Amino acid sequence: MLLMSDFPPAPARIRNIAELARLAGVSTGTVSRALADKSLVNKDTRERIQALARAHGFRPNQMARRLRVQETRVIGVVVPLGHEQRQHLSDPFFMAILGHLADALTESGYDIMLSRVIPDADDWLERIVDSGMLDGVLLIGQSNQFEAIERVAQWYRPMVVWGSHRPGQIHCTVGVDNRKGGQLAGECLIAAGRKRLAFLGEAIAPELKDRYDGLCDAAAAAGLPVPLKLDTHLASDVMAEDIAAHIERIGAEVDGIAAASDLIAMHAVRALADRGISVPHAISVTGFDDLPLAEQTIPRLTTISQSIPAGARAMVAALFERIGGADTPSLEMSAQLIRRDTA
Amino acid sequence: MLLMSDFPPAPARIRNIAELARLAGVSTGTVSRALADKSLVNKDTRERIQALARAHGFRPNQMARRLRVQETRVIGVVVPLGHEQRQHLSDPFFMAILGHLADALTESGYDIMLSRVIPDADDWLERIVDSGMLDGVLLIGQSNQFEAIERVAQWYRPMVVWGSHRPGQIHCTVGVDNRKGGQLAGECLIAAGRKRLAFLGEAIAPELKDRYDGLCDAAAAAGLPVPLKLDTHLASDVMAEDIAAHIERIGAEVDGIAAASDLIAMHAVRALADRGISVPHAISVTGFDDLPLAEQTIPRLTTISQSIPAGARAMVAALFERIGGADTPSLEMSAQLIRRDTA
DNA sequence: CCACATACAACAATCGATTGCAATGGCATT
DNA sequence: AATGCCATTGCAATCGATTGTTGTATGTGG
Repeated sequence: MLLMSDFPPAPARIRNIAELARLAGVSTGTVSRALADKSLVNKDTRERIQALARAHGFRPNQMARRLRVQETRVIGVVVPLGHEQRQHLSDPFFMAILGHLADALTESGYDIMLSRVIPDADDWLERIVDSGMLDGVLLIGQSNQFEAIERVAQWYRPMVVWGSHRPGQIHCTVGVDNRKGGQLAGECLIAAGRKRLAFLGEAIAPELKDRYDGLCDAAAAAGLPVPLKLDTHLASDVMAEDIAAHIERIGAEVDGIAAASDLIAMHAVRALADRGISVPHAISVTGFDDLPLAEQTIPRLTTISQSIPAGARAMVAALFERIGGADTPSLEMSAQLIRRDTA
Repeated sequence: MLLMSDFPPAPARIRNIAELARLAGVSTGTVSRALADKSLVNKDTRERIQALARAHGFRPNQMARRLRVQETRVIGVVVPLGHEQRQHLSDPFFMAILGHLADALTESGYDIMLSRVIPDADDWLERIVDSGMLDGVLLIGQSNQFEAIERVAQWYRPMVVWGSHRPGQIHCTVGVDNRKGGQLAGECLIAAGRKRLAFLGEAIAPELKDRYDGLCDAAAAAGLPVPLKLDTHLASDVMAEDIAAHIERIGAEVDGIAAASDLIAMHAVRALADRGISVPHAISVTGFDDLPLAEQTIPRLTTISQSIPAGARAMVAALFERIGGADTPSLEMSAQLIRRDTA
């Protein structure tokens, strides 16, 4: 059995460069430069100090350093949950994009500060941006906070938002052409012979509203009536019930469902299966996002691809340019239909 | 169209309390106390200063405050990926637990610093813990870094790890009884009449090894041969291929698969379906984790519950006690079989 | 032997807050 | 009028680094 006493007693812990400086018989300035490996200090002294630091397991306090150099190398990744208090971070879309953001940011030597915000006070974004802790901010989704984001974007540059771009907006977004995506989903359903369409999701966030509008475009072009709009909560625990209730209620009224996300689509397929309704034979379903999971379900999900890895990379690239002072324009990626088994 | 010029010009931005102090005609100390709403300063002055701050959109620099008070209110959530360079954060299990951790920490007023670490240097954890930026650290998974974690735990208290507890270990873990979980999975497969078992996953991390050992326990108790061990990468993109290759190869050699995670199980079911092998008729499959998704797949996944929400809460609770100076013991939650459709 | 460049390290200001202690002024008490 | 108390506010040290400026040997060239 391994006991603490089996280890050599660690040398007295050193708390700051001043102590290390005393130990090394030099000034704090020299220590600071030595640890930063600056050629300004003599090679021998430098190595002596570095060895001393290593021996005592000393590492300079980042808080102090960052305060001094006015650069934190921390990026805030913020999820505004304005429209849905109970939704939380485990949403797979958010997680997927966060994963890729984390990869890109980590590679560039940045840390990530994660905030899940339920915008209660209206200055929630100002508080984050102004905290002095962040070099930049990535917002995942606009939620219903378009105004707040615009307000901050007027004076705060290093911010990039995942979401829709409205004409004339100030803040920089990266996202997919949601309207076109919705339209592709609609066209896919219509091509499968479906005539009574419905949109399953919540159309409060601008991204989701665009998807619904796109679906309406497709329906109109095919001379079909305006698709039904079925709202669901986005919190995963209530979502299942919401969807089940919708499915129960609509019965034969609907034969094609465009879901607002892959997650919703999966729930819908599940709820339909529970009632003995076969997808895609009786009803066609499309998702949105093209999560890795969409390919692994049974039946595999027909969906609209958001190209999450590319989107994440684009967000990070734009953010870095903005941190550098540039004024990057918004980027709208084209939506793509991924035809699989559910439609 | 909305233009920047449509907004009233913001009053000159105030960068620190000194400027605000000059504006208010008081000292910085008074401003600091006023903004902290301390009764020590006169109610009128206090409100005057607060109003002034609001008018100029001033918020004190958190970096400076935290340096001074030596408390950051930031918790590091760290995912060590020692055994699998290419795995990344989008793994649904990480994400699920991260979501719940985020909920719990946010509620307590803490921010989250997310680090995805590929332990290259052997002092990766010391660097994190010593950065001076964190009040505490939560590690998600032990990966193959048991030694490194033990080493740091000798002198660093506020750290809680999701994973297995080995007798005599110093660091505080929260996790399920992985061995018992593996055993439950095995028993479930055996009860379904399966005799040729296999473990699908990578048994390098201690958690996964325990699950395999548990499966072996069950097999031994039933007089069956030692289950096959099929390694897969844990990065989602290569995992699918790995699993498909395994399925292809084992053929009729195996009739019961205990997967190391729900994600792996889903891939396995998918790969079996692709080859016309029906689950659970021809082969039984069990998962591990009981992710929310496990209930939404078709067929629904039989799995071992990790109770992620409870685990996340327990980690946060233990961490807070440790920040307070206590020396919380490890917690091992009991595993539970969730019987659904795949076994 | 003096002037001067070079190399190195110390000094001290700075980042932007917080907070213990001292100082001020007004008011009541004796 | 002198004293003490209370409510405020100011002063200055502090958190732990970084970095421009200054100072001091040492070595080189004339």
